[in-house]
Amino acid sequence: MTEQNDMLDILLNSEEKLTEKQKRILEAALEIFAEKGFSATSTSEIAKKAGVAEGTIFRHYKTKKDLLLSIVAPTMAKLIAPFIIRDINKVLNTKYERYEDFLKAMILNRQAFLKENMAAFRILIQEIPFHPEMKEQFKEHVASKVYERFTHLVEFYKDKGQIIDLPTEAVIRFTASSVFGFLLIRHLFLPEADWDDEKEIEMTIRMVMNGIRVEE
Amino acid sequence: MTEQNDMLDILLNSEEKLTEKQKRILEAALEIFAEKGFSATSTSEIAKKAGVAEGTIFRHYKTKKDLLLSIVAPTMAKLIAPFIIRDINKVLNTKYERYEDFLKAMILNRQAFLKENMAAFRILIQEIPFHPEMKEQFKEHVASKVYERFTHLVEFYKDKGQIIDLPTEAVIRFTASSVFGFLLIRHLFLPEADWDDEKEIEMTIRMVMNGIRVEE
Amino acid sequence: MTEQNDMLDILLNSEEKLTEKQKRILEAALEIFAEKGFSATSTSEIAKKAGVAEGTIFRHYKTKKDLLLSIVAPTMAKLIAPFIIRDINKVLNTKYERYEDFLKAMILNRQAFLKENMAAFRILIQEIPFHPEMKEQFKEHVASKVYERFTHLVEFYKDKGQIIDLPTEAVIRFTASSVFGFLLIRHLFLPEADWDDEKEIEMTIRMVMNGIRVEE
Amino acid sequence: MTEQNDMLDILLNSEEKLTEKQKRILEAALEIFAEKGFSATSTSEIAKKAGVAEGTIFRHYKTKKDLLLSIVAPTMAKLIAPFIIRDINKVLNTKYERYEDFLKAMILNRQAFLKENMAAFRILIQEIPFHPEMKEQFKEHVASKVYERFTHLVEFYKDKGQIIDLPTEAVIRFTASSVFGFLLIRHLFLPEADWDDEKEIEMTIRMVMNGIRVEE
DNA sequence: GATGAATGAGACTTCATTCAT
DNA sequence: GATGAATGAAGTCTCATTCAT
Repeated sequence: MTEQNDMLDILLNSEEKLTEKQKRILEAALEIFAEKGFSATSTSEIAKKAGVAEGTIFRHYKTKKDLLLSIVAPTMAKLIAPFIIRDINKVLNTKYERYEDFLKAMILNRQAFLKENMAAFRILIQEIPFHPEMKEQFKEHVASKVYERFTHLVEFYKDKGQIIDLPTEAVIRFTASSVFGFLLIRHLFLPEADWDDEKEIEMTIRMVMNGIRVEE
Repeated sequence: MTEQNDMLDILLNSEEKLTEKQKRILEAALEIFAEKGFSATSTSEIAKKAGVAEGTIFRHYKTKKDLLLSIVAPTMAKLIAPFIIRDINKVLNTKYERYEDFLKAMILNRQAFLKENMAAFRILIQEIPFHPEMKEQFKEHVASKVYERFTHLVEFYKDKGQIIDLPTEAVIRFTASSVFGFLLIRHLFLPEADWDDEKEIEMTIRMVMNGIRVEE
Repeated sequence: MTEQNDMLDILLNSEEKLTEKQKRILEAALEIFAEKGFSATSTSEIAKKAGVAEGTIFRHYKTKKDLLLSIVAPTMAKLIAPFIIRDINKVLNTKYERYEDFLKAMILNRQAFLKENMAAFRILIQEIPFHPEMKEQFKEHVASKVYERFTHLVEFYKDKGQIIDLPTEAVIRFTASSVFGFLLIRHLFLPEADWDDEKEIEMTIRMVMNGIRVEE
Repeated sequence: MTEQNDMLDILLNSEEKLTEKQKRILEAALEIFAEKGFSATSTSEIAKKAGVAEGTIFRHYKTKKDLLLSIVAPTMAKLIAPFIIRDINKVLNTKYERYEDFLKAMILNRQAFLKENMAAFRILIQEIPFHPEMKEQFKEHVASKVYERFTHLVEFYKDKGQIIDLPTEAVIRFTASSVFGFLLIRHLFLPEADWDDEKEIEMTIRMVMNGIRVEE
């Protein structure tokens, strides 16, 4: 519960009580980090884009890395927010009659998130490999949490006879790959293509469900 | 054909005529780039790890970026090598009776590649977003080439009545997501877990095939 | 007389009319300057230790150097206070029958001073070499004043036949070295050793007097 | 013996194998540190005075503090060199018939040293209070070594009936204060005065010896 | 071919000081 | 009177690259 509160704290406290200049710094950093990467971005560049003195950055963020974390931590928190929050009233765990209904709801929800937070999300996945503490935090607070939740879900639908009797991990991996594959191609690699989201999502879900439906 | 020859040139010429020191430099760079990222790596660090003088690096590679490219370009080439080479004798296009046989062969082949070239592959996907020419090259020489090939393949098996009648792109995306999803989780995210590759690959293919088999 | 009044002014006005915060700032500065040196101390550090805002320091002291002077100037004044004050009623010049009685009184008096003002004294001697105006002030108001007084004294006791007929400067230097030598070792270098002040002072005076007593 | 070798190593290795530029850097640093103090000196100032690029300083000295140490450590070593070296052939411990002969030899020797190394010596005593490791090294390698040697000497001359029966520490302190007092005033505080060294030293020794000669 | 000293631009960060609140 | 956000100059240090040896 404490860990979840950590994340919730971050969620609720971020983006509040921020000076005007602080917001401008965050925004500028977000944009340039996403474009050039953390290491290749200089604080003077950020300052210029934010329209503040370079010293101002360091009044609010002790180090450049601090600035990175203040972008990445809330993003991690938001990334798993729906999973945590729903945990609170466990009933909703199984709100959906069918696995595919759950899938669709989740895709739509996370797609909305990605649309709004693409830059921060890119920074997150770009930088995680190079910062062991971030990696650790991600594993501990994000991945494991989401994985655990999916395990419950998949087993719930297995019991209902909706899902094939393959190892839960394999089912999750398969589902997640298909969903993330779609989302990343859609929003990260080819965002400017002309997408019919409704249809694409439907097809994706259909193939996934075919893939894991109980075979006769 | 010229482009393919470009790639083939790279393939055949790389790792030849390299002095002992040059090899040590490449190896050191490969390791540190993968660990810390290109921008966060200093040439002096590379020199130290390679056991050469700082100046020696610049005798062989005009700039630090050049060094990166001399790692990344051959990796791109090798990445698509099987697709290019097989193009040469077009007959083999359809060497495999069933789509799943093709899938299995491809997974095994690319898995072998990844095992041997993990570090270079990581560098490639980490740095592509930050270097427009690399991105361009990747799209032009790698992605489009592979995509084109897959298009032929999927349509070939569609004609044989093995694959569902959904848009080819969707089928490719779905297949690729599932395959890459497995490979990345297996080799990038959880390489030290205890994997039964044989079984995992079989399950992955089974779900993919279920997902796209012609429904009755 | 004016110069002396300057010093007296400083003496009497210091530590008065100081707000609570001002006192805390002085105290904090005193402590950190003594520990790390003037240049290596930052105003923000002082502010933090004093528990005031950074700006508050500059409300009371125009510059950081001003803050230093407001510590050092009173210390200089107190350092020579006994010499100046006694000047006022010249009779006391020769209050003591014997040179050694004078020496003993002086040692005890200045030792008491040092005990109470060690930090400020350290700052004074550490910073004097780097601030020409301070050096000037010290020479003019402190050193020359004390030297002049000692000259009178030594010559007085010479006339009484108590002191050897060597150049007065040499006698003063010798006396002062022995006395300061003791005081500095006692309070600056080895303050935590277990000292029998009574006995040490007696021995010091005995050796000094042997050194300069009229030889038979 | 090891510690002495440490110091000897420093002695013998310093000032050798130094680049032309490195020498200029050391010289410039020496001068400015002595004039303004370590903390108040900027590396850019040193670079300018030395006529090198600022980066060049950091090729030879990892940090600014390193540069300080490379000045201070050899100075400490040279400061006690005569005491260490003489230790090697212990016979010479008592080369001099009378304590005053020893004193005179020592004063002349150390005066020559001070004349040549005034700047470095000033830096040493100015910075020691602010750098715990330097303080530690000074206590361990310099002070204790010299003190130990003086103890032997004073007791040797006590046994010969030349020195008064007061605690050895007090005798040493008294002697050292008088000698250092003279040397510091002569070379540090009033170097430009017109000194008759021969005579001043003679007087100093005379007073010291009077002070500690066996009383009849 | 190899070295490593030298460079100077620029990186991150600190700092004394100002000023609107 | 007090605050602390803001500043920009300056500080220390790193870096890719060059070049004489």
